[in-house]
Amino acid sequence: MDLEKVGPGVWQVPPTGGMRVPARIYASEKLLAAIRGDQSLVQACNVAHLPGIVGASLAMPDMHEGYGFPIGGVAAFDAEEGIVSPGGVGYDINCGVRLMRTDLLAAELGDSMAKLVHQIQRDVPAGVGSQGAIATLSERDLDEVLRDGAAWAVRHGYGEPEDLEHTEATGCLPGADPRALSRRARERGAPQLGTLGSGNHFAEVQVVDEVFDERAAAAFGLVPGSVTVLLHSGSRGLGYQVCDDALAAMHEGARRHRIALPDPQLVAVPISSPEGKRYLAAMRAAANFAWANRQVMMALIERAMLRVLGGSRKTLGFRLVYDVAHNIAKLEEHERGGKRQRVLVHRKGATRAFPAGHPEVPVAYRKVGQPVLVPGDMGRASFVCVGTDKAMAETFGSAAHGAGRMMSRHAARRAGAGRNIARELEQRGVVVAARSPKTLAEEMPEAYKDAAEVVEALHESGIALPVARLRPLGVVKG
DNA sequence: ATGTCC
Repeated sequence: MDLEKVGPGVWQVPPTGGMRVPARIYASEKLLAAIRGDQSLVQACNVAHLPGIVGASLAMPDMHEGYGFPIGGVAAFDAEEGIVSPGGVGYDINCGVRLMRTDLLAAELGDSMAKLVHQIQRDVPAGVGSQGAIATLSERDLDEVLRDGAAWAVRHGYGEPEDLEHTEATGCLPGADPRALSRRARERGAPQLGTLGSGNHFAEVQVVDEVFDERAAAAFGLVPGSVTVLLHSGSRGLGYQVCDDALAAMHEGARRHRIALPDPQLVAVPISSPEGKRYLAAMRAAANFAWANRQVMMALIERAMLRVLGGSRKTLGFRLVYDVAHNIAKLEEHERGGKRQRVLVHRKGATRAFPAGHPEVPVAYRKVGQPVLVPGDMGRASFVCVGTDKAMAETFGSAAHGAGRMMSRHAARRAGAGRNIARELEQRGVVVAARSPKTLAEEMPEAYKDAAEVVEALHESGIALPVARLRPLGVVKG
């Protein structure tokens, strides 16, 4: 692949063949070496073929192979002329992370970490098919969750109204239509609100290990030595079903609209087509379900912490720092060549990273910028970064979403055979509670790149800047 | 990611 360096930490494949724009990769040389051997670079070039793509087909330092579009991919399509593609969002619609801070010091936890992890495991159902965190939603409540997102959870006693201000899009995408969902998607979602799921999803108790940007860390409420909780989950079976339904429905639409697809997994239709409108209405509803899901789990985790550690809500100081979507398509306005342009930004395994001063950044963070949450693996650190003007100018206000896989799930399972991953992690000072040893092997640290390298690559290119490092103490997995 | 093959 013809890859030329176009800036610090930025690489480009010039358009060839049917590519309408270049593919641009944000990565260090070391991380570029890690993606050789998978199809993600070819996939980034494939995305550049799609009608209405604006600027470039972008990929973040944690990129790896995904369904059609690379994970770690960002692609913006003109709101009038462009397409929408379920593969550009991913199967887990609004998979995302939510970071909570506390007034608790890790040094004060003593030997209660194991108890805390097991209490969270009891209160937040985890694993494939997990359900029953709260009562199965009635048809009417499900409609309200799909329409109102995190606000539904707050209305029903899960968290506080100010949590919404600290959630991307205030935890609700407008234009969601519950009627755009299949019966099957609804049935899968109704019993699953407040559940973690499986795979790379987790609830992790951490300590603020080091602060790199004191001003931003102070604004985010992150104090060195204090306890944080990071939650990673999505829209569960409901979002999966929305994606599956849309992929099946779009193949015929793509043919009818004569959209040339270098890979059938890129199936896409015009944003304004009936199939496009229906997917967007359903995708937004699934995104709202995911925000309600994380909002409910946050409240369940706070209750678990109070139960194990005692004290009051006031002394615990458990508050939402921020919640970002990792898999989503959003209509946004961006400046290009001095002109404002409305685009549908697909972020698949990528986070929004808006700069200081942007009206969508919460008032409390407006002077420093949007928190960008970069989860690491179970054994190594996660990072909090902050969005920049450079991201706004170059990547439609986007940055990396995590460490990025290094091994396939299958390869990781093979590498973990006969090993006790939980014990290995305990020897590194991390208490792990996992439902399935298979998932634990798939998720072991060596299956991932080091998030520190991803953050260093973000720093080098300047699309997000490091604020704090969070070290894992206890993890609940599916 | 996913009632991991309706």
